[in-house]
Amino acid sequence: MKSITIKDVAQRAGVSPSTVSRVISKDARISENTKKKVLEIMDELNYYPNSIARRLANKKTDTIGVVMPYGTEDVLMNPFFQESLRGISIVSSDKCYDILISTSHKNEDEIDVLRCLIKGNRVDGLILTRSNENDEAIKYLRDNKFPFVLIGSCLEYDDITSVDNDNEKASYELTSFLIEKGRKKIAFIGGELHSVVIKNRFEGYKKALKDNNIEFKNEYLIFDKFLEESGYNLTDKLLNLDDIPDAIIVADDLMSLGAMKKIKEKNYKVPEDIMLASFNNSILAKYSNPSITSIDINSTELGKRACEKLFSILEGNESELKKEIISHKIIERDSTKSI
Amino acid sequence: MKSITIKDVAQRAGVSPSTVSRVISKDARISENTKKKVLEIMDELNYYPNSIARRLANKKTDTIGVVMPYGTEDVLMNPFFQESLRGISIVSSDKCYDILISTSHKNEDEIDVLRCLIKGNRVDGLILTRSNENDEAIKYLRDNKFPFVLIGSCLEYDDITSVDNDNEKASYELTSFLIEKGRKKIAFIGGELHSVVIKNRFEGYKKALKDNNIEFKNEYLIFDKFLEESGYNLTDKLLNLDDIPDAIIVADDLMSLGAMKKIKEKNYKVPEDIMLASFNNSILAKYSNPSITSIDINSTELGKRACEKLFSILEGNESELKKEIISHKIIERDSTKSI
DNA sequence: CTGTTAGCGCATTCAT
DNA sequence: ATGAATGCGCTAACAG
Repeated sequence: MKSITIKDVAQRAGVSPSTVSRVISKDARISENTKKKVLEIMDELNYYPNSIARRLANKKTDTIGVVMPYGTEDVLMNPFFQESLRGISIVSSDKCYDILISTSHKNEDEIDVLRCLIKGNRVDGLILTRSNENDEAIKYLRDNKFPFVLIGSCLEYDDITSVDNDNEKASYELTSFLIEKGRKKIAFIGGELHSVVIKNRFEGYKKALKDNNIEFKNEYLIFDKFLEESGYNLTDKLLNLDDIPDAIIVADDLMSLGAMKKIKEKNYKVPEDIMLASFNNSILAKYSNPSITSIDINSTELGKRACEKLFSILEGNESELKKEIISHKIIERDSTKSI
Repeated sequence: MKSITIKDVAQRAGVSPSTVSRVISKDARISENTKKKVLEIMDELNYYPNSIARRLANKKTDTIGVVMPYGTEDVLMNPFFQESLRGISIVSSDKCYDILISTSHKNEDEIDVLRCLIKGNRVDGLILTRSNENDEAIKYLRDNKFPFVLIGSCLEYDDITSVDNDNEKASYELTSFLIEKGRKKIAFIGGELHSVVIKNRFEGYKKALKDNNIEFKNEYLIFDKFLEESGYNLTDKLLNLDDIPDAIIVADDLMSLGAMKKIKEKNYKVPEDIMLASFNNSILAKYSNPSITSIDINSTELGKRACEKLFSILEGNESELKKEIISHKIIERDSTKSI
């Protein structure tokens, strides 16, 4: 499939390649006549500029990369990532930018993936959809001064552009909410242990307990991946304790479905025996049975704003504030209804 | 950020650029010595080949494009597309290929988007996640002999490589299933009117009615987009009929959630008053209240196989069969439980 | 306003 | 086994 080049168009139109190039890039200083002529030929020949060649010449890819935590495969099951991806997609689509999903290869070093993306000139900028403590990826991107935006927060540096919720506050509110409902044995099921989101949510939980003079019990605290299966398995541990909790806060909706399943299997009732409250307010929480109280963190908005901030950086308008906080809200549902 | 080129490495290693290039592309005929030396320098300089330049020289992008129906934004809300995307991601990640999500710009002609993708040399191949009757996109790709695989079926040509379920059969089974449960007033809520999936599912439904001597009623048949909202609105119409249905088949889980919501609002009971059965068996169907009987179509597998077939084409092994059928299975849940 | 020239970084003949 | 030269298709600096 031999493709038509700018040369073909130029020849056919009786002008030079650069003139055609100028028409393509809408250069002002070009006569209406030749412009019209060139456009005609382009249409006639069904010509379309080769984006690769263009990128090489421009040193610009018109592509933004999205980096997910651990295996994209697992992550794409989680509504939070799906929704933030959607937000990113909406904004980038508007700017006619492509999205490159970093399909991080399982056992590969993540830094390698980033290096490949950056040094390989595959993307103009990146959006990281997660952050860990001492995140090597963040350090790498920062060291290399590569444009990126974080969905989440960075603890180590304060010059990282990021979009996040106030997860500590949200978690504090959610915990207090359960305490007001009369629950005192509140367990916390986290996601990835070293992720900052989880850390924040855990802090809020702990603080709320403390402010209400409730003893924090280590066995009520467990972590694993953001998967339904993890929620299921972790809850099993909780329900095998001598003193089982009367409420569980789960750091993610998908996990809370797993938790719910296990609770039912063990013949406990939600909310009577155990109240369940969760984060992210995905569609899953809404339609689960019973429906699950969840913190709406505006996942799509997180993605949108992250992408908008990335474009600001790419366009050189880095005037905006570095750290942006997206609002959250408790959406109360049946899983925490007092009877 | 000036990047290191193959030249820099060559100079530092005291060899010519072409030698370095050969090392990179693992050319056999190169001495172990120089090879080792070059690799060392590459590591030392933290060199990484520029993928853009590489692509231009190779005329190959190592990227596959995924085309969604109408606005990517809406579609990314639907679990079916999320899951098939996940399948695609799993396979392409394995091959170290990038995935480009065609962020189809709302009002733009879809063919324009494709042309931009193809003539612009942005992707090596495409996966279409939907098919319509007289699908212009399919025609365009076929006419241009561009490598692509369809998730779905094409009615007009039989030389299109595709992966699909036997949707007519699945729908026939599902409808028969409801009839066996004693329901006779079965409505059908479709998705996009002109999509082949919906057409097939509708055919199966109609056939089952006929084989069971049940009259097909036109007012029991309605269509709209694959969105929760659509399911909600369409169900409203059904429930405003003089003779409301006692069962509804919905062509998609997300839509069925909307349907469920409306049914509840109108104070009907599922399954007692109205049975609900759906397609795609996403996590939503499983956790909905009541849980929804749904046809498991193996969405992730559809994506995986589509991607594998695309790679076969790209690698020139087009030996496989053109049309592949993925199995399906009715997953029975509470929404159709006889009392 | 337009043409000429020289890259962008890599791969690939064709020599040696 | 390696180097030199040329081209992938487009852009941009410099002329005119």
